Amino acid sequence: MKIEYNHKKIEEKWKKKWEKTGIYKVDDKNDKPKYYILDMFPYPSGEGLHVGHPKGYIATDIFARMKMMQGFNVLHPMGWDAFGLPAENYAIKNKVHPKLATDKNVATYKRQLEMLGFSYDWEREINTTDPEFYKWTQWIFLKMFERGLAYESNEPINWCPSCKTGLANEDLEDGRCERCGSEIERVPMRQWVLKITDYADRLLNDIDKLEDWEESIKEQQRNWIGRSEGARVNFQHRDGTENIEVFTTRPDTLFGATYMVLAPEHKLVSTLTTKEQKKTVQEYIKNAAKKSNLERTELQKEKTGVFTGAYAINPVSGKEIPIWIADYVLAGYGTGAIMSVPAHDERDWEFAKKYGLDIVEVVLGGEDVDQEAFCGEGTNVNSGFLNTLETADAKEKMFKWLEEKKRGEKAVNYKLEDWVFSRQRYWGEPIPLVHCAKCGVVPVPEKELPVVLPDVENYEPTGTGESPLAAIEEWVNTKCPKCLGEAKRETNTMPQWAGSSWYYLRYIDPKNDKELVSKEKESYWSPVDFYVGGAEHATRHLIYARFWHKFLFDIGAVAYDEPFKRLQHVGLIQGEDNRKMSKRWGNVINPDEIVDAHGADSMRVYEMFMGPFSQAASWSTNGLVGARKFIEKSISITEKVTEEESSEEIKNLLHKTIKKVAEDIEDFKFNTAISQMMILVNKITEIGSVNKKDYLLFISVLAPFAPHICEEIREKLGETVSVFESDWPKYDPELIIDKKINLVIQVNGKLRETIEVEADIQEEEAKKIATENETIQKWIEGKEIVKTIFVKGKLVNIVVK
RNA sequence: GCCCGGGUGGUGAAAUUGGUAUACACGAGAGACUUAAAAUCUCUUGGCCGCAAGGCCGUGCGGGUUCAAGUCCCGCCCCGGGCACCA
Repeated sequence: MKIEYNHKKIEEKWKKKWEKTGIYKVDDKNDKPKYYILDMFPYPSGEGLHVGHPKGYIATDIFARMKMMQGFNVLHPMGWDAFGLPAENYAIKNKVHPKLATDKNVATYKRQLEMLGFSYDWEREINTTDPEFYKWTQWIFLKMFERGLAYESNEPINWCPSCKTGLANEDLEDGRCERCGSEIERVPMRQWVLKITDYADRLLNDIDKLEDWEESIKEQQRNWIGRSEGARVNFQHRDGTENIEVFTTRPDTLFGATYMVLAPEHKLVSTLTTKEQKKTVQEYIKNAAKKSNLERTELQKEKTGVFTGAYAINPVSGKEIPIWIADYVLAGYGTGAIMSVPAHDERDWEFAKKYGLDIVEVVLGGEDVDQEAFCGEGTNVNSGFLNTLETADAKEKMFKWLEEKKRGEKAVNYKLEDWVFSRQRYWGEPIPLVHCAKCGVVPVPEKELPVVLPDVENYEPTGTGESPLAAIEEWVNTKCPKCLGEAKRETNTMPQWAGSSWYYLRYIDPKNDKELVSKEKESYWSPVDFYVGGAEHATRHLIYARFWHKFLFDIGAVAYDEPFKRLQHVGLIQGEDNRKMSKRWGNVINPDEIVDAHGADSMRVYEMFMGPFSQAASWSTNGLVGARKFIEKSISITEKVTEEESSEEIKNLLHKTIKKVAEDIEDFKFNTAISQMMILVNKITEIGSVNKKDYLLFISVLAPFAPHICEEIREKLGETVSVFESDWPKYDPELIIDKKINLVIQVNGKLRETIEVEADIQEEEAKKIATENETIQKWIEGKEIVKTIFVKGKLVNIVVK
């Protein structure tokens, strides 16, 4: 039997066949155990896919196919995260509806994914820009609004003067607009904000429940949430007019607080500033306001600040301390104000030195605090009732004092900030709220969802910062759902993160328009068993999705409080020049060309063979040739198939391969699974014949990697059932036992001889063989044997002196 | 600066978690087939010394633990990713 490997013909044939027989169609329930494996869905950009994009999808496809064969009811869906700025910019430039561009891009992506032979059930395809989908994104927002988790806030935001839109921190790159590169400004804007901080503790604590997540990603999330324990302390203005609240992790150093610093945005800045200082302070604030947080924090060399002219009273020492303003203090963290303890904090020390502020040592343990800050723990001095106490005890005593005197309390603080959830853009989900002069902010009634994004003439930003929606009067003007009076719609839209925060639930029940997801289907499919995607989403997307999921759990919409059971991140595929694949470097490899020239199966095998899955790897079309050769070699074995039994050697290797491939796929170690299959194929080629059934077992484990050709081989050999509807092979434990082993003999830890022996050789005999061996004799002759070590099934080490 | 990865042949990498370092693949070289080339097949391919048998060295660098270290410990250097004046 000879098979001519025309990959184009074969791959097309099997794609058609799979579609016709519908073998990837997913049942909502059957008697098999379920397995839900999910890819992070792509943003369909205008460029189409490059060869790096599908790496994760290939891996999940292999995994899904194995699970199918192992008897699981597998859900492995795909969809589109299609709202976002590129489509909007494209619309502005070309005066076409972003929907048209999006549809076109989706079509390209879909064609390219289908080309690679993935086992998606396209009947479950979703698109975040579909009103039937975003109806539920809006619904979730409404529920959050109802529960007080969404609030309006008029805060300074990042403003791109060129795109004329507001940008969240997530859309910035080095203080510049991620899209157009312009330097951003800080401009106040009315925003909708989600109170993710209400969930900070749960988001943090439940990380410990995520046993099957990579430790590095969990650590990144912990750092992102950034919980710290300390105290909130009230400082009073010396004339008793104002209270300034600070957060500190070192309440034990309170006696050493010799000045205070407010963020330039702090609400008390103008109240506190004295007449004399007004001008200098305003000047300073103006400059600070121009800078983004990133820029402010990047100027590491020197901190700048300005004195307000005001003084506060240190609550424990009673001393008057000056109040300063400095932009290294961030408005969004803690209370936006700090107490400065220059003797025991490096930044405060630097600042105090620069502006000639007092440095008072209150913790013993360092060198000279006039030369260097001491940030460690030690014994308190110059600290009144804390003197002689060690740091931990001093903290405790201070907590008690603060509470007794009502000057503060124990407090927990998070780095995590509330989520600015509105964008002044067109191409996003409208926020389903109405502004009524009489009733205030009123939610759109559930039965009126979705609030559909209207068509507009002009996608250009308004320039005022408002969304282009604000210009569509017939859409903006509406009736208040409460009093039926004149009202206006909210014109802000949601950020791109909205749809991706819950989309995995939609796949479970993609057509439901009565509820978010049916209880029955949700309890069957949830949670996602395995989630695979880019490491760049370790903190943002994955924290947002966990937040939304916990909220949905709280309102009874889902049955588990964590959405993703196992998480694996995929390493980038870089260009052949070791740089990120991008148009800019001209190093983009198009999968269309690769598949056309070498076939989808070769590309799949190659990408999995490149190296460890989570590690970055550089593309090499040369390397791809190896994958192609392996497939051709596997095919050519069809000419060596017989009815006779395979040799012992082949049987042993085959069953080892079956075992290893299953284990390696489970662990996402595809590269070593493929190596093992190559070893088997080389051996069969060398020996020159193999039993047909044995060969088919090999084809079954190869099939998830190279589905098209494996189907073809099976058909040519007379099999009538798709390999993906047949059983995953089981290895025979008897056959993988090695009867003979190479016993390694070392002298003083150095390899001197290997001898083939029975695998179950016992210590005494092994030692005897070793010492009597001729080569070994030469090494131990005339020397004293100190001891002999025997490792079962491995080696003998003779230690001589 | 902090946190998380990583450093192994000409190249991508493997190593059962302390037990034969370099599996598998690419590339390179030689040979077979061919009028020739391609394809395919076979062999060689870490370095040094040696005609050979064989020996010595060798997993970023320097120490250490151990019968035995790519793997563990201590101290450095470099590369990648993330966070960054976090009070």
